[in-house]
Amino acid sequence: MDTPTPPAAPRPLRRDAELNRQRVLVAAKEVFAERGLEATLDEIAKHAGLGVGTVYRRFPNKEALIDALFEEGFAQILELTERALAEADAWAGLVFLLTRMAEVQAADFGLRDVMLSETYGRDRIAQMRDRIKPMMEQLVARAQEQGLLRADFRATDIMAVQLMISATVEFTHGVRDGGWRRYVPMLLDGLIARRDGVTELAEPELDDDDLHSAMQSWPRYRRGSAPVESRRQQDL
Amino acid sequence: MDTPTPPAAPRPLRRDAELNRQRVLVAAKEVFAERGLEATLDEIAKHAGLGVGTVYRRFPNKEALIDALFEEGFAQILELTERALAEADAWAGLVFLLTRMAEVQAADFGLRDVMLSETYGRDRIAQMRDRIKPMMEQLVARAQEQGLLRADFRATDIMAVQLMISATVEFTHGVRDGGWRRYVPMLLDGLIARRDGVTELAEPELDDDDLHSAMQSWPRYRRGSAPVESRRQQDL
DNA sequence: TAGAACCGGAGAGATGATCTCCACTTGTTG
DNA sequence: CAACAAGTGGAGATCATCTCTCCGGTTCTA
Repeated sequence: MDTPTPPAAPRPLRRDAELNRQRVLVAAKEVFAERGLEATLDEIAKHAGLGVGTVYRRFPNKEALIDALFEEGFAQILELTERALAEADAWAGLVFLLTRMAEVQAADFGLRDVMLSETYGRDRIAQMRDRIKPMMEQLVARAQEQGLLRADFRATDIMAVQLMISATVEFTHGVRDGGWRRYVPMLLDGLIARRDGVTELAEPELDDDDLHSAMQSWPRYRRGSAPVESRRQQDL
Repeated sequence: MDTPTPPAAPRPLRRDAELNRQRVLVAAKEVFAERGLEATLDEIAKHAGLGVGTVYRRFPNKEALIDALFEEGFAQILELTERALAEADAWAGLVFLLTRMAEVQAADFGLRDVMLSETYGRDRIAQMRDRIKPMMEQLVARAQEQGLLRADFRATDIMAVQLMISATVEFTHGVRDGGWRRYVPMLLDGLIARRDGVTELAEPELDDDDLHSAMQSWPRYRRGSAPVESRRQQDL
């Protein structure tokens, strides 16, 4: 409106400022990775050894930070999909893809949230999703032609499968990392067209203690345990 | 401490009060069922056509209300488990149990939360859990002896399977109710020891629009869309 | 019809998140 | 080596939600 910005010269940041911007990005990546997108910008700032103000000076809001951060992650997923598609055996490609995706989910809860949510990234990330979709469809189609993937499977089911995987990742998280490796093969054994035996499970079972801890930390409904607990002794 | 309550005569409620107590219970059941335990007592009160105060006069806090409510639900699950165990074909029993449990989850998000969380009900509900566990173990053992359940499956895996089911229930909820019916058979096809073909899926696939809505409403990370957006015009 | 029991719902108080503001510090540049 | 623009920290303004309390007013019941 007033100062007509010269198209491509937004003035570079001061050296320390640029350094801090990087620090924020790194910290954000780490914190989001282990806590998911629900992580606070305060947490990220603290982790970066900076004040929140600094974060907000570089990124107008949380969403912008997320956008800046996960373009790369999505590119990684795109590449995974391409590799899966390049496989001659499409079923092997699918197994590869779902396993690697599970690894991604387990390693980066932030990326998982971005991937599974669609509430994010109206922009570039949405485009990524659109590019990945037809590749998935092709992968499914080829795996079925080759007779290994069950014929009634559809590309849209992949999302549900990912969600199931996500559930096992979250369930075993912090209790037995990599515990999900027990469940991905089980799931895949349900997707194959036919089989004589069973795929060996890459991970031993959870024992009762594991199960107990896992259920304790299962997210749904926390809070409300003993919230107020004050002001009583006044009735008589 | 002061008035030593006579063991079994807590004085009956006034007629209208008792009626309202029932109303609360009914409303709570309905609201929790469709929104899960994260539902607010204000919501419940409103749904019951009462004030929050009334709810709190009958139930000291949210947890007490939940406790009062879900004993029955758990009894229902116990009964389901017994029926599954009574089945001669243990695999059929397991299929029955997991399917019915999925139905329960879909029909009552509150019960699902109580079931899957262990953060709840130090008391009676915990006991229920303890009674159900050995029955599950027995069911698994018998299904394996009969050769239909994969040999490397363990009773502790049931929780993970439930969680996967839960993920599909939530995913399809409000988009295509009963959509989970497509995924439970897939999962079970992964648990069976061997199979020649594939179990027919009870539910058609999600189309692209369904998928879109489902992803939109996928819970993880909501908020933060456009939170403040006020106070600006003051710089010049 | 007295008065105990009950009711509604505003609001106290806790929590927890996003984002702003400004006194102060630091880097850069002539 | 100033001078000053750029950058910084972090307390706190705001907002959004919950849970649970309080009390003036209403309703049952005996």
